Amino acid sequence: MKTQTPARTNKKQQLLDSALTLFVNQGIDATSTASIAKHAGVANGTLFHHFPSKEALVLALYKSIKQDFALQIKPFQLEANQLKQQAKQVWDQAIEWAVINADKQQFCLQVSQYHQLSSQVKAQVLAEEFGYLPLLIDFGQRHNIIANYPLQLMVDNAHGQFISSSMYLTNHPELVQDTLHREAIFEMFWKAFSL
Amino acid sequence: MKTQTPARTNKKQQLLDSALTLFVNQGIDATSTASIAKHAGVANGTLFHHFPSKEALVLALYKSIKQDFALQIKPFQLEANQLKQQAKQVWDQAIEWAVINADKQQFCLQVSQYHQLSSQVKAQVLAEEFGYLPLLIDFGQRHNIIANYPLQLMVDNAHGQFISSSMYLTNHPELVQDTLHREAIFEMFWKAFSL
DNA sequence: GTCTATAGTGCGATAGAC
DNA sequence: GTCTATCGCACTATAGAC
Repeated sequence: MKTQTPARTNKKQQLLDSALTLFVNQGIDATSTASIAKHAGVANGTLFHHFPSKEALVLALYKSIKQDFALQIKPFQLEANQLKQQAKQVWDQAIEWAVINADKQQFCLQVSQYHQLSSQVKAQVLAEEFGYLPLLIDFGQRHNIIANYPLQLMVDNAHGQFISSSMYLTNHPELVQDTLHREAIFEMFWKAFSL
Repeated sequence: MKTQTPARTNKKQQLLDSALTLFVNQGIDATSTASIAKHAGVANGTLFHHFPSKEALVLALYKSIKQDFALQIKPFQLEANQLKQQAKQVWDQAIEWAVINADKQQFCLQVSQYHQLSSQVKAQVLAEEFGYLPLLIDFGQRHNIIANYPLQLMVDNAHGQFISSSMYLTNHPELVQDTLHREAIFEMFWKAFSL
């Protein structure tokens, strides 16, 4: 794997960083490619050298963020007698990432409602995100720890709770370190799923 | 309350209907005011007679939808010994509306990520939507039926589960009448909240 | 790879007749 | 209230020099 020269990577990364900032503050459609280039300190045409279109830029940013998130989640060797504790660690890692990277989390929500990207592409990227969760649910079901609801329904429910919980903490930064709130968040998730 | 002549109301309503259809299929930003007028069978300028701007049209549509939803939820005189059953009825009414009015529900999700409308305005409209839920939670907490988590956290969590559940059913229409799925959806919600 | 300059397009909103 | 016609602007993407 040949590493690109820093100079090359640099402007491309600056464009991605600026795009994220502006997208989150103004919305994707309301952010012009020209303003992204200006914010990144590069020329207008340079953006289209690195990304063939605005849509491609959005997709590249989306993929890089989902990859960043996936790296944050460190899977365990699942054990039945401490599954709840393991679930809490995974859950907390996910929440932690979303709160620290509130802008990235916000952008992902925007992308989910961005019609210029096909649902197919978005679903594909999203499926890779929570690949670990179905394993955990299936394991818990086989050991009679987790309720036998339909798998996809549970995955979607978990995703919904993840979004609402991380947004809640993002909107109330003073509560991020509050154990009462952090435990309440996980308890709701876990109780919904456990037998 | 003086009723407007049908003719007057008609074109305005046609514009709102066409806007909803096009917004959901193409996204709000990607839908031009001209295409809305054309789809509604009225002239371009007529749209700006009824709505001073595109933004005002979006807001009017949003408000009318939230009002429509609120009318669907019929509150109960809460009783401690049948609170779960009452919660299920309210929950099912909400899910029912969202599935039947999938386009309206979808549009509301788009609005939540629509930066042209101020967060303040959106929050105000949203607060009126689920006004009944805090009452139910508070009642359940005082009768030791519902867990003592922070109120706003529970409201947000319920909203998140409502969105993910209704989307799940919308994406799997054949399951809408399936009692197994319908009960699993409510059980996850209720278990998350109950003591 | 990066720049400047601009082509080409489509949009929101207005003006004014009926 | 509804129409036609159009203005002015901002945007994506390209062309071509360096």
